[in-house]
Amino acid sequence: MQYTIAEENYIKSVYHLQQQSALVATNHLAEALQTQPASVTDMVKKLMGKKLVHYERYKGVRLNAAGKKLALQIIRKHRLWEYFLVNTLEFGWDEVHEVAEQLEHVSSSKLIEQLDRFLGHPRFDPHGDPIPDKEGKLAFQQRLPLLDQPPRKWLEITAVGDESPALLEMLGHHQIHLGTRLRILRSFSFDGSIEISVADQKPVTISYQLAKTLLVKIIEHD
Amino acid sequence: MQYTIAEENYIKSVYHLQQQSALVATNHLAEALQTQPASVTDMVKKLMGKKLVHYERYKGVRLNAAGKKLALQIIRKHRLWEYFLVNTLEFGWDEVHEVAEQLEHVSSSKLIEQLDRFLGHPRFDPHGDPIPDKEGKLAFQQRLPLLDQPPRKWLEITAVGDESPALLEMLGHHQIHLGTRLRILRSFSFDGSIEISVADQKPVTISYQLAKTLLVKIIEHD
DNA sequence: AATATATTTTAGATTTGTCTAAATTTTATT
DNA sequence: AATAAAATTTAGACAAATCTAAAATATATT
Repeated sequence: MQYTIAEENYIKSVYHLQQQSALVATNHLAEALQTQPASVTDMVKKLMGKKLVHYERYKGVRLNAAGKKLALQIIRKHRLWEYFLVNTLEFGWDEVHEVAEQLEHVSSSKLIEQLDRFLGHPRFDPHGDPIPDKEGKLAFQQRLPLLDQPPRKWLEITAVGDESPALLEMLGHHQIHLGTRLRILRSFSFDGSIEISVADQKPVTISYQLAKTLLVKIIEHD
Repeated sequence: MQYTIAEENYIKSVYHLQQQSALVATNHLAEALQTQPASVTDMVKKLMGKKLVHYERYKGVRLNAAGKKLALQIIRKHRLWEYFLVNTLEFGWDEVHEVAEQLEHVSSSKLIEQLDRFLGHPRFDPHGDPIPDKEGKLAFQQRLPLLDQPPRKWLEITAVGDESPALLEMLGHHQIHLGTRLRILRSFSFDGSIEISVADQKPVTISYQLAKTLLVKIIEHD
């Protein structure tokens, strides 16, 4: 079956909100979709009619198996397009979201499979979020807050918590990207800033606000 | 201003139909858009309200300057995406139209300018149709029916008249593509077939039905 | 020129996705 | 437990884009 753009956006939002709570409240969906609660109720009934969600009046919504599958397909498209925009068309990561929002609704399985192939089957998008594969499977990778890590351990940036142009500029300045390897040298209690060594270069100090946005994995040394 | 997908499709259709007659009839538009004449009347009034077309009851529609500009922008997007699908994602030309129909409505000027740049500013799409540049200008190229050409003259394929998979297969078999150079050797009155020599190789005979779809330019010899 | 035929428009209805305001149900507070 | 507050749903309306059937206009034919 073919779904409308509105339906796809609802399904995607339910999926994302379910990461926080198994049952998604009408008001949460309304806020996420920038719409009124009454509109959500209407649409959720429609989605139930199309057998994509479980829903009980006054309780909340959650995706069923079909809904989850659809959500993952849409997210796959969104993230592949983001990867394309950044890596092929040289967009900044802060510029891709809106455009990917539109591209994700183009329906052609050949298009998406050929795009995936052209891009070399990437497993993570430019923000470090996993790209579901054709079957909807998500690659796993640690995403630990950098600030929770002890000094001296080798770490690798796996994701960033927001996608503002300001953050992008800041990270560029420090030569920090997804995949960058670094170690915490020490932290300063005065302002929460930390000193790190990026790729074994000379140490730099980054602010608490910046450090807070970074997620890392621990590299097992070999 | 931002236009709906329906509005964009109407504008594009008016543009194409205007190639045949300066004033486009309601019924023609209805047929092109696979909709009812009554719906066309409604939408045309809306487009007049948005100052994209001239329209007089019972007479017909035509684009004004703003409408033509919009049409060329949409066609630019459509043809750039077709080029991308064929040349980057390895689609056959018979497979691209539907997908490009969807992609052409994605609105992001950065997207389209970066795509154009990535593709190397192509001037013709996979069917030989010119891709409007950023300002809406169309490159010119002869498109003379192959069958109208005299024997012996050097010719180059500039476009094909339809985009069926069957035609694509046939052309592939004869190693004929856009840009292929050939000469007519002789024609047979029995079935209208013609003998040609492709890129100065050994002669082949192609059917009237096939020859009829091919458009060429005359190569000035140097 | 009068009439028949084809084309186009108008009028009124339908579907999708949305809205506001009022009613209902759930949750929190006294 | 009763009541207040918050969340959710229902009811009724609206805009966009479409439809059908009927009316109006233009074109073609006798």
